[in-house]
Amino acid sequence: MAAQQARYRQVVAELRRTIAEDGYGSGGRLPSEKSLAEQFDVSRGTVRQALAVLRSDGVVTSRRGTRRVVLDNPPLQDFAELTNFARWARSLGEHPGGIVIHQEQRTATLEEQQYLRLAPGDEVLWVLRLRMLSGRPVMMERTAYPKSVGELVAQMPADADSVTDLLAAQGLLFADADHTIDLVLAGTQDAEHLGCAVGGPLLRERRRSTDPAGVPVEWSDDRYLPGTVAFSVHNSLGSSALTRRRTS
Amino acid sequence: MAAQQARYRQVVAELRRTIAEDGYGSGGRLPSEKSLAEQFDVSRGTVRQALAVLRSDGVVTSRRGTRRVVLDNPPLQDFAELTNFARWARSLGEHPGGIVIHQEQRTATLEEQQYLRLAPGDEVLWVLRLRMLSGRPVMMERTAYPKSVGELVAQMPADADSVTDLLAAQGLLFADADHTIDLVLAGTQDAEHLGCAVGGPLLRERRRSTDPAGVPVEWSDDRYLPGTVAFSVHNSLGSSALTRRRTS
DNA sequence: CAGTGGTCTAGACCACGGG
DNA sequence: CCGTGGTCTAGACCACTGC
Repeated sequence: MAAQQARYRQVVAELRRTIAEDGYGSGGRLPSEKSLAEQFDVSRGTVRQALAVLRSDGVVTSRRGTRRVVLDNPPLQDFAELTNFARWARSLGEHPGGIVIHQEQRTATLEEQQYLRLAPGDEVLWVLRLRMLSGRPVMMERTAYPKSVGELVAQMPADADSVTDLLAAQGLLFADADHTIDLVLAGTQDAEHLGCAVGGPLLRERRRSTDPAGVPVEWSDDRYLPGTVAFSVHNSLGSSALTRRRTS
Repeated sequence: MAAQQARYRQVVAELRRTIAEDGYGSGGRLPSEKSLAEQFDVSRGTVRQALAVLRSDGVVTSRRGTRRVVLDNPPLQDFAELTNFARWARSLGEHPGGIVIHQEQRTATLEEQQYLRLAPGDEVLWVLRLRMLSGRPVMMERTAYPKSVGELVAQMPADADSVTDLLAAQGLLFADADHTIDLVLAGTQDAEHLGCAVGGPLLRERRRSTDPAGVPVEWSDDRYLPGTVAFSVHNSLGSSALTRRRTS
């Protein structure tokens, strides 16, 4: 079982379960915070902490004056499933695969310096990987790791299913990530390994991940074959995680 | 001035300002909650409420045992800027434009029934719009509104800059939205109006928006020309707004 | 007007990080 | 070990919704 001690997290889990079982009806209304507090035998503050989680996950609404309403809730993944290709693949019932095609240690480019918060002259480990779902190529991944992280990555087998898991085993956790999603055309390298035409469209996700202390640990450019993935986001008046940008 | 009464929101604003001015240094650490509470003359609870906002916006980290760290914070838009094409365009210094190409009231398709939570036989207003930035076509928008909303939309001029603003003026607010981002190939309709090749790649954002009560008010399929936009998301261990899905 | 969620307080104890 | 953020409580008042 996953670590789950905080009382409010238990409340989150119980509420999620009830909602999933349609306990309040689709588009139905939750009991008041007061009655939930009595039901779970916690204070209203704890109930509100739990409800804040459901709110930010887009499971329920919240408005002064009325009870909370259950939204048609999309199945949500946790953070690990997003940052971790292998775990995601398995959750789909597919077999994850990955091959390191090229790997080198070199001085960070300007872009890498910026995203990984490095000084000029600092080194990075740059890795080019092909990712597969049950043997089918789906994604080209170009990742730059700062030197300290790179030293761990470099020791991994070239066909490691999950770099993230191996890093976690070393105590290196991913806590935050910024993602930018856009469209690019396949270069010769992409085309060769993904088996698409040069100039063919790819869905790109660029990602900068940081550890719990806020130190950047990864800067990646992932390019997916069309028709293999889509990205979903929920946001609301209170918390807008999503942003539309002009392509730079 | 924007409405801003809640004390914790003022604290958010002040902290944001200080951070923006590099008051704590890049990658620097915030004062403790206790000292912030004294500084702002509020309780620790209020400070924590403010910090939670900055946390979920990806501005600062949070870990037990250490002070919060300032992340390299990407400039964030508010919710309105994402849901509102015209407002977004203006924030880029561009002139927003939109033309209704086709519009019809008809019975909802199965898909529309599902996303807008309608009953079989319910009607929707379906609108096909071309969106422009300073005269250049950038996006094809196909939106279905439930009948009640559609009646408001239908009264709007065909070249209205912002449907959202006009709806807001009628008291209809957008409070929550689910977005799915993927890649599609242009159909003949897309190609004709966007001026791209049939079969050319487009970045698609599908969106379902709901009002504060959780009632769906819009279901849209927006297709952007390559190179015009990118979407950015922040997420973290605690709140995962982003999801990677297999294309369905 | 009654009920609900939003805000705020003051205090308490715990778990973790780092010296 | 100390300082920090994480969790939880009990109570208060306010702003809004909807009857």
